[in-house]
Amino acid sequence: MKTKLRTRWNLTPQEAMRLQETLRERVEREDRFGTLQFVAGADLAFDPETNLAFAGVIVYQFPQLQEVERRMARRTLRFPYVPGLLSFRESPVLLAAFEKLRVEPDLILVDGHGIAHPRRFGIACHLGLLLDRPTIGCAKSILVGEAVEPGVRAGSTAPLVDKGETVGIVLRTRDRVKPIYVTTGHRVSLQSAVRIARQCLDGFRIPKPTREADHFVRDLRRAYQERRARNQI
DNA sequence: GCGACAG
DNA sequence: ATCTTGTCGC
Repeated sequence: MKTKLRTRWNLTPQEAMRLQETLRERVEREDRFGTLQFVAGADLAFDPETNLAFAGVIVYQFPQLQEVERRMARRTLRFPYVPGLLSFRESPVLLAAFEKLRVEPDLILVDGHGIAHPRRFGIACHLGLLLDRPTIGCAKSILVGEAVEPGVRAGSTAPLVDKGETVGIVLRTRDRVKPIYVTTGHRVSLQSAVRIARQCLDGFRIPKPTREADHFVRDLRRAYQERRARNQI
């Protein structure tokens, strides 16, 4: 698939923050997608020694969750990790992986937040705009807001509230296990985001698309570190 | 100023 | 994110 919105990435944190303030207005929080046939999950892993990052994206047939394609890309991270500016660190590599896809996903699950962000523009929102695709943010911890504790049973939900606004849903994906945080990225309502995230569960805490993408890039990183340790790279 | 802080 | 093995529990 192709990146629809081209922007420069060599920005300073200050410039990045300003860009977020501008792009946030283009985010669509209501449903705007048809039948979901292909759903993708994306994640990234990197080697702290070299700052080389591996991005992975896996496309699944929905709702069967059968894999149909996976692609990867590697690149040196140029932007530092700054809470609230994660997208400027990870998006370049992730986009490179997405651009290798032959199958166009109808919706993308992103490892990180959507509107549950200080400027309501997390990486899920940003990637949604860049790829012009519906996206959902699936984070493992909170960036902003206060989470109401959901019931201890799998499937329980509770709101994630920030400054009086419900910006996400806390979802207990397994009995008594730490919940995940589901948020609107782009063109997906919070209600639909939770429904879809649930449909992407297969018995584990993390939804399959994101979890498998995580395993994918983790293996790529390990293989790289192995070769490097053996002085062959 | 202090504490919090996705991955 | 990454550093890290086994181990207790469902």
